[in-house]
Amino acid sequence: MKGIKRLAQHLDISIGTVSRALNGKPDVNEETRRRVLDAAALLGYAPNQAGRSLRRGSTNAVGFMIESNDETETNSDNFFLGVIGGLTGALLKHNLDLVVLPCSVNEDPHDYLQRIVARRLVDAVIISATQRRDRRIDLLKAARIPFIALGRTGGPDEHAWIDLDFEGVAHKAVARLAALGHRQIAVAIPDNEINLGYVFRDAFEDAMAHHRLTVDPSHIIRARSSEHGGYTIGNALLAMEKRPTAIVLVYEMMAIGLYRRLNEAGLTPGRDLAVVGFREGPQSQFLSPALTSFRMSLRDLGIGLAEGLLATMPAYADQFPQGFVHKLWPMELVEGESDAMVIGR
Amino acid sequence: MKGIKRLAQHLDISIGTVSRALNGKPDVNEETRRRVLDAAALLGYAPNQAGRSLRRGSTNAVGFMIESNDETETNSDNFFLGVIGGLTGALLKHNLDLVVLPCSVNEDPHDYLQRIVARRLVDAVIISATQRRDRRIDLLKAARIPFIALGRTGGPDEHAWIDLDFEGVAHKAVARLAALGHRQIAVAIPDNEINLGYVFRDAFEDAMAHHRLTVDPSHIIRARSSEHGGYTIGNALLAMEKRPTAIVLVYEMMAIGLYRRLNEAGLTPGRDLAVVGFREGPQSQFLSPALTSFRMSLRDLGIGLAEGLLATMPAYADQFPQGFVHKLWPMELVEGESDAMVIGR
DNA sequence: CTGAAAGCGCTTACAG
DNA sequence: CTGAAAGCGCTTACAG
Repeated sequence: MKGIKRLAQHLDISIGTVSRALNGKPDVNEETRRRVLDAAALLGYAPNQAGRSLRRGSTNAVGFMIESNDETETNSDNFFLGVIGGLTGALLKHNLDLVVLPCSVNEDPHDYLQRIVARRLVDAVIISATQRRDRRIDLLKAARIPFIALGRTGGPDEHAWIDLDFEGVAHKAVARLAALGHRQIAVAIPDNEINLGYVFRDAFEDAMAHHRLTVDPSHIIRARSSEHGGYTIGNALLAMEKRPTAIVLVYEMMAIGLYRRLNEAGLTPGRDLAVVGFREGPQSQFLSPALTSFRMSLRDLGIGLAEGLLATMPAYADQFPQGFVHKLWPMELVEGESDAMVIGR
Repeated sequence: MKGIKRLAQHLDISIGTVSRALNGKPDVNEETRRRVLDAAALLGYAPNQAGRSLRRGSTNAVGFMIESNDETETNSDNFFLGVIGGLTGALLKHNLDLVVLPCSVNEDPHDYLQRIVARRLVDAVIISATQRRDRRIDLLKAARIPFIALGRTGGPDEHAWIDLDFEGVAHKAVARLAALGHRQIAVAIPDNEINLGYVFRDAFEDAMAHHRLTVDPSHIIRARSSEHGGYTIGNALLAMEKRPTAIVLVYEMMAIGLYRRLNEAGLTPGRDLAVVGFREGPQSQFLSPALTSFRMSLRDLGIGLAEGLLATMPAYADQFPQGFVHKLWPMELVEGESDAMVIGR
């Protein structure tokens, strides 16, 4: 004998009453409820999730799909853990569990998600690393699974998403550099199909145009989103006949490799080349020179995602009536020393 | 109509036969099996996990519990993602899913795990961030849930665990520094209750004794496991009247903050103070000077954990007959420039 | 306020 | 080789 039957037998009442007491139904004698709750705590009872899910038709769990490929494995910083912290906290308030679903590098992300969805492992999903054209969106829509995307796609916006404000970052970075006298500004973007590279490039070109600056095509540098990618960017810059005086990085860790390469060439970031990083990390201020970058709260982003997701779940939509969230997450410039140089006229 | 019933109706056979065909039971006509498999693929059918779990009494899922506290959120870098990559791959071969279970900072890890276990959310568990005395071990033993710990505890070893070879790291680091002439060597350990701090300190003292070097108590420096912690270590070192000539860090990211603090004081790592980091990360070789550190494969560690866990699961024990794994994961020294100095006699 | 019963979607011994 | 039926642990309308 186990589970709710054992608890009921122990208390000598029916399993129905135990269940109602545990689930806070109103039609239970308060004395009975107290006895049930006490016994449950004593015996460490928690309802079997499979039994409950099967009966209720929902799992009480939200899935956060992450892809662990070589690039994220070797290079990703603390981004996901921070977001997860915010997510768990916000979902816990609504008695929802977060389970992180890591898609193996050996499996196609679309197939993986399809399996998860068909098996009804979770009630709702957060996807990340959105591609420009992301078939997972169609899959989730067809299956009518509530979801939110961390990252835009190139397609229509008939779903909830939150993305970092690449436009704002590009504009603030270019405005700052332009004010310091820079006219030849380069940008580093990732060399993969993740949508953010396209978004950031467009935003950068738009910002440059706004300041009546022209973008030299060779100044748009594709590299891996990693420290090593930063080093190769350094190589590319050093090999240029017409070297830019500033560069905006799409990934802050690139700064480490770029600093190294510049140092090897006897050049100093912030004196010989202005460097603006992307997201402020725990390292930004401890690098030499400290990296100018953009601040945001990962925890708040997690909370935002949770709320945006809840808004798409029928059971919670009345508490979060915002509909499909389309949000650019603001990022605030933090001055460092890495672009502390003025270009003479 | 949905699920297996719909599939059976579509094929005009019984759900029992559909189930047997899908699950590879031998007593099914091959023609029938093919039809079932084709239809399942066509309709995107995958068995409802709650129904299956309830009937089978197992979930086919393994949980990896991680704690997302302020420290790990801001500082634990790519460690977990790398391990997760190895885990998913190794478990996928046995048709087991990995779900990552992040314990909210608002919840007690023991209570969280108890809930997960009582609800039978997963068949087996990997725990990390082991405390010196970790009640989760008792909980899992009492519930008879197969598990493996990533990290030792201070208690008896009647369970499977894998831990990094702190002893090996301490010995190799001290041996190398001693050979370069260092006699005053400091060590940085974390300022929390995670067991690894105790283990590393003991290993360091043992290594020092082995080389007949004495450890100045003030040279055992407790700090946060972060870049910022490295900076405070720099402060502590600079304030000492009898400054050590070398330091061994328990967390490689501390090097960033320490480098910064030394630079501010006009000192150069590798010339004025030898620095040995812990785990080689993607940044180690791109720092200036490159950080001497220890190499290991996160992916292989994940695979090792998966195999150690499978050995504790009755259904897989015959394939992995190693019993309770107790393993120190080897780490190989990678020479950098951060300790490239020789102390005169 | 409580109990008895149905049924969620599966798998599997059993009968044929 | 296939079908009918039981039952995994819950929740919830329904009857009393």
